[in-house]
Parts: sequence; C-alpha cells; structure tokens
Amino acid sequence: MANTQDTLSITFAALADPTRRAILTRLARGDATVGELGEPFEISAPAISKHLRVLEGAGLIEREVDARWRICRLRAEPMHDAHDWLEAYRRHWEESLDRLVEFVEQTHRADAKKRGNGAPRVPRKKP
Amino acid sequence: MANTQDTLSITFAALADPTRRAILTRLARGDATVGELGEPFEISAPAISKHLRVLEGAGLIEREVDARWRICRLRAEPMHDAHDWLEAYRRHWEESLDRLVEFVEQTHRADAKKRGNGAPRVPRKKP
DNA sequence: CTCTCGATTAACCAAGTGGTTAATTGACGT
DNA sequence: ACGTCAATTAACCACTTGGTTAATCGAGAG
Repeated sequence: MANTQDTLSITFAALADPTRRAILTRLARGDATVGELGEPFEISAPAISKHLRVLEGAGLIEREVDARWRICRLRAEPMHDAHDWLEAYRRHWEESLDRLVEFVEQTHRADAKKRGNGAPRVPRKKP
Repeated sequence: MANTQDTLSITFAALADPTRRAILTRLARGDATVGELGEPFEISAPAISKHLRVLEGAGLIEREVDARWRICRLRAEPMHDAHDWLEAYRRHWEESLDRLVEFVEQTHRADAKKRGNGAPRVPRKKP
C-alpha cells in the first residue's frame, strides 16, 4: 500500500520474478533487442514489454531506440544497494552455517571415537 | 503467474516490502514477540500477522510459541542465496562505478587547468 | 468460571501484477 | 503508396497483496 515505494522495495520487487531475472542474466552477456530477450519465453510480446517496463522502472535496464528496434542494456547499480542491504545480515547466515558445521564435526568425532552411541543429536535452535 | 514460485522469487518478494525489511532489521538485534515487532508501525495486528506469515513462508523467520506469546527469530539463510545471485552482477555495477570515477577525475583535471568554465556537467548515462 | 490479553483467522476491499488478444505506432523494403 | 515487421498501447481478466474490522482461540489472572 505504501505507494511512494522506496528504491530498495522497487528493486527487490523487480527481482522477484524469474522471467525478469532471466532477462537480466541474458543482458549480463550483452545488449539485446526486445525480440531477442523474449525469444526464450513462451509468453507474448506485450508480456515481455511489461517486464521490461518494470525493469526500466527499477533502473535495472535502459532502452535505446535504433530504427525499429529497442536495444536493452543492463544497469546493475540498483543491485549494488540490494547487495549492500543483504550484506548487513551476512554474519547471521554465517552463524547458522557455523552451527551446522559444528554439529557435523561433533557427529563425526563421536562416530570416530565410539561408534553407535545414542540418538544423533540435532543442533539446538537457540544454544 | 508462475504459481509454483522458486525460492529466490519468494525471498526477493518477501524483501520487497519496507515493513517486512524493518521487521527483519529489528530481528537482527534479537528475538521479539509479535507485539514488539508491530509496535513501531501504524498498522493493525492482523497486518503484522500477515507480514510475518510471508516472512515465515520465505524461511526468513521462525516462530516459537511461549505461553500466549509468539517469539520470532531471524533465519537469514535465504538471504545468502539472494546475496549470491546478486554477487554475479558485481562486476557490472563496479564497471559503472569505474565510469563515474573516470568522469569525476576528468572533470577535476579540467577544473584544475581552467577554472570557472561553464555549467557543471552531469555524467552522461551512456558515455 | 469468567475476563483479559496476545495473536490469529475470517471476510472483505482497493490496488497491483502477470498474462491475454486486438489495435496502434513507426521505420523499412519494394 | 503499401505491406511488413518490431514493439508498444489498450482493454480486459484472474489472482495476489496489503490493508481493514470483527470474530475467534488459548493461556493466565481474579
């Protein structure tokens, strides 16, 4: 409902569609026309047009008109902000990974020392 | 319309709302009850409940029931995948940054040589 | 038992989204 | 001038989303 959407929200929303992400992935390999971009998908040209408008609205692509073709080019800057935002949570997912590694190592050590002990313990959710 | 949404789409969609991002930011400082999470916002309790269900559906939080409170905890793992996906585009935004730096340096050099030239030029979108 | 409190569910609404087909625009080739 | 081709716009549809208010549920307190 917050209609005056902030940039980050618009960026994440644009990225929340697999077709649009595929388009961006394609554009990372080089500029392309709208037709080329739509070719891999089984959806109509207007549907592609709409996706491109969303991407353009998010500043993730820009279009340059060349005769009757529109050349699309990737503009990755907004991803930078999204990446930075996520970066702030890195230690949280690394902590979870640490807990998993710790669990695996403990299990391995237990197996090596005395095989066939009790039930395999599961990492506590909040240790 | 792809209804069987992939994980990345669900993650990005969950992050595409400022209220939900604020909730995650709050949870990064520690677990909290639903009431505590909703307190900063001027929306109803059911609206918060829905946001939390979206976050839970994306695997970004988990809820533990404690008497009549629900304790919410951050689960940052899905952000890891989103972060990785964006990482693939790093060189693109860094290239753009390079172009900007190059422009600034050029401008600076020009200013140093002949001061007080025309209006301050703005970086071209496609130099 | 009853009342309150934290939280969720139910039912509804307005707006947005992702898709369609049909019509339109604009540049090119003949 | 005409037809064609790339792309967009228009109009429509089904479904989702973010919000509301009212009702419900479950655990404690009196």
